[in-house]
Amino acid sequence: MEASSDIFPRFTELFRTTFGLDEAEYTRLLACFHRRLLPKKAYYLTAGDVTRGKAYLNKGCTRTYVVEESGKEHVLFFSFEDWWVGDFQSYHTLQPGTQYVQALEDCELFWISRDDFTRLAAEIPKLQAWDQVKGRKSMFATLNRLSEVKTMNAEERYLNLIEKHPAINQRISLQDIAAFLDIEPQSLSRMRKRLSER
Amino acid sequence: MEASSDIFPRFTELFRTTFGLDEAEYTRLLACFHRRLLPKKAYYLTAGDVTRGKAYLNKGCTRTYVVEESGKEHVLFFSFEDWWVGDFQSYHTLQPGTQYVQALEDCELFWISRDDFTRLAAEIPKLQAWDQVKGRKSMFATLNRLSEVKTMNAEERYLNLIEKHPAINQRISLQDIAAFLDIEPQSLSRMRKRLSER
DNA sequence: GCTTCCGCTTAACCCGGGTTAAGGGGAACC
DNA sequence: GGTTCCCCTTAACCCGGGTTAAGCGGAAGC
Repeated sequence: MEASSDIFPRFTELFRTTFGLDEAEYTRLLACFHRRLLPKKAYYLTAGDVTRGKAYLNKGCTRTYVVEESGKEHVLFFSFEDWWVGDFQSYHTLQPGTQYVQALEDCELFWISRDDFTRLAAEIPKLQAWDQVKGRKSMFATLNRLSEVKTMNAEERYLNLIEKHPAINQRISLQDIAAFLDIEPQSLSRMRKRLSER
Repeated sequence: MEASSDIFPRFTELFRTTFGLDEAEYTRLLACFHRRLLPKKAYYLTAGDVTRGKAYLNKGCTRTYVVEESGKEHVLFFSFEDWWVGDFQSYHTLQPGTQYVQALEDCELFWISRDDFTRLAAEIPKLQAWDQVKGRKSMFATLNRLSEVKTMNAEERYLNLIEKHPAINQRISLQDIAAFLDIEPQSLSRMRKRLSER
């Protein structure tokens, strides 16, 4: 990929400003990234895939979900602009993953292979440090999600979701939000009615 | 702490065999650990504490839980022999944590301060690598717990728990298991009766 | 323009877990 | 040895979400 900070300002800022890569390092990093378009409903990953790289979500949104034996889908989280998507466990173990990552809108990804990233991280210490910080942050987020799922009921989690993402009802369908809350679409519809009547 | 492999064989094996520290490295590491006894019901950590180190659980078991505003306790996980206990987020951010870690039996811990560990890890690359692997493993475990909580109901999670820890009913009280399953003690009692009648 | 499909809503009934309350048995304490 | 406390059990009633089913409206396809 070639440098063009106008098209992906957040991506540039992340590595240049926040993590302080110098111009040469950033150019080398950028050269290893590939632009990849993912049309709505297409899959970035499905269960059984081995994750071969990391992907930065520059535009669009995705849902990451698992499927239980009965066929029911459970959304672990949604991802939006400026997030990284992928199956963390599969990336590190090189084993087939259990997660599906599907585009909910037309998406633009910046993709880098595991091999290229590993090589670059070995050469650029700041990149290594960034990767570790990112890993920790997603650990915090996952632990907080676990607490949330354990301590809140469906209604509290719904109110929490729309508080954090006020525009989510405009971007994500009722059935996907229901799969995130682990309730049936009918129950979410009923809940919305109940809330609007207050 | 002084070397005495008879008293903590798993600890010794972990660092000597599994992570391949040589004798000198292991002795240096061991010298930074402190033996600490935690009687039943005592706290290793409470919410608001800043975690100042890592602790290896050599003997006993603990519960790690969070408390919601209403006062209800939710057990995130139990820890047994050969596990590490602590608040991951607080350890890395140096901010007050949200978790309680309480001994459910008389416990023996091997404790090392964050400063000592950081210094040793900088000097011993294998230790650094070990810490990263451990961080990833707990990430996998947390993600799997999140999937579990989202996809399984209370009965499935109970059956899953006793499958993984067949002796858990002998070590951990009904009310703590109920707090792990996020149901009331009465409901677990009722569930056990229902299961035994099949 | 008609049909088909899909996403959303509404409703009736069921069931699992919460809530409240009461009681029993064992360990600790006096 | 009796009281107290704690942990567990049981039961009755309530409520939220699941299940099943029906209907509606807009978008896509013919």
